[in-house]
Amino acid sequence: MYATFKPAAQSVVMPENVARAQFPGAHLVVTYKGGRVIYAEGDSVDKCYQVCAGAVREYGLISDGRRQVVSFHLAGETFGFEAASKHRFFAEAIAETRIIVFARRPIQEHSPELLALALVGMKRAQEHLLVIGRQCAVERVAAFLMDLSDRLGGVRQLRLPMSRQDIADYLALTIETVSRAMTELKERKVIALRHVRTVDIIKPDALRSLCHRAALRS
Amino acid sequence: MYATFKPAAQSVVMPENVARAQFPGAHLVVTYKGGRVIYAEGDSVDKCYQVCAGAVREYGLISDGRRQVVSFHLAGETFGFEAASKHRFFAEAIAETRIIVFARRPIQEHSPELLALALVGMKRAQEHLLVIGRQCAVERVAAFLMDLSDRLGGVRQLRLPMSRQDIADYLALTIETVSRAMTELKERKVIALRHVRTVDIIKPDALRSLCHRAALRS
DNA sequence: CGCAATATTGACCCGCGTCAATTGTCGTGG
DNA sequence: CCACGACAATTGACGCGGGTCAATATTGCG
Repeated sequence: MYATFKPAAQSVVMPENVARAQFPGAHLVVTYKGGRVIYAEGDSVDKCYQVCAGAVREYGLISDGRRQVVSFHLAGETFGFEAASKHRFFAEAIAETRIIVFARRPIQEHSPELLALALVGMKRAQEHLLVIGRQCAVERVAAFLMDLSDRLGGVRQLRLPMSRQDIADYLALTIETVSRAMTELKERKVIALRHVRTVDIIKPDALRSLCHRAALRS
Repeated sequence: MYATFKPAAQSVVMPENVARAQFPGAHLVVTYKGGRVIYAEGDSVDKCYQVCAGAVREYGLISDGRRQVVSFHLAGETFGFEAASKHRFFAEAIAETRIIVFARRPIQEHSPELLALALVGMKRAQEHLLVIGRQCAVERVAAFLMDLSDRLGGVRQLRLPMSRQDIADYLALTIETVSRAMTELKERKVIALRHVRTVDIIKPDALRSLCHRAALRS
């Protein structure tokens, strides 16, 4: 069933762990416990963030409480810049997560890198549209697992930081359907579930072919 | 039904109409007939584009031919920049369309504006995800009409440049469902169809409330 | 006017959402 | 170590929204 969603209270979190990092501009390293809000819809956009360890979900809500996760951010990935001055989405740590926080103003000046990041963000969102828009449940889950594997450097064993609910809200499905799709992939021996949140990709080719992405012309 | 899709041949078009424009860097004004390909998947990314008049659809294909429109670009809007060096999507003129073409290299240098445009593109894609992911057919069509109206400056009479098929592929529906949704909005007297492609918004409030977007906190 | 392309409408059916029950996982305390 | 409770995930039964297929209507163009 659709889960009606309430973001956990409070969007300002006390740094539990502060350190310096290697990029220019003022920045901090902050550790968020799982479920903590990094920023909320309506917060002003004045920082950007890079994940050191852990994972982040970024999502929007519609008025009846349905949630749509628009992206997951894994270790090494950057997020938090938006066109408007107020955030349109929520960002939360999925599990305990260490994050570098940059002040946005000093970053803004030398923007070629920031531009590249924005373009990557847009590409991800558009690819996601193809998946959500035109693929069935099993294909969506397959695409999700492939994407995660690719972003982690092509590993065959995935440890999922997020719950089935998070995956469902990302793929615009329900937990039940995600679960059934997982079971089907398992029965087809495309994947194996070593543990509920630990997936072994047994047949990467079969998984990839389920993703239906058009072959790029040379 | 799902339409299986073949992009019209040829991705290089002879300029039918060339002129100078007001931005820095080498650029041309080109007129594309309806259906002409501006760039195709796999083409190298070396220009960016601004619509003078007309409209453009940008879309992806999956291997079985299903199409997903990821965005429409209207007069005044800019498109064509991507993270990779090869285009991931196709862009086509919907009807006869006049476009300013910028060489990308000279643009690249002073990128703050380009960054802003990329951020707008990302925001659009993410908002679109919310619609596709979590709203039913009538709501999607309502959101589509509202969005178009807003981008045209809040007009109440819309002339749709795109076909039902384009709308369907944008909203991840079928033409039949788009048609039924239009009929329902018409029967509820939320809109009126002056002509198949000319929509009058009779009850803007009703239309907006169908879009279910969470109210932004102040 | 006639033909082709586009849009609408209707009947049917299937994938996925809904609701409900069951199983599995993990943390805490005896 | 097991008992217990809370939560997460799985599985089953069923219904509905929207896809499929087909017929009809409308629009645009020569």
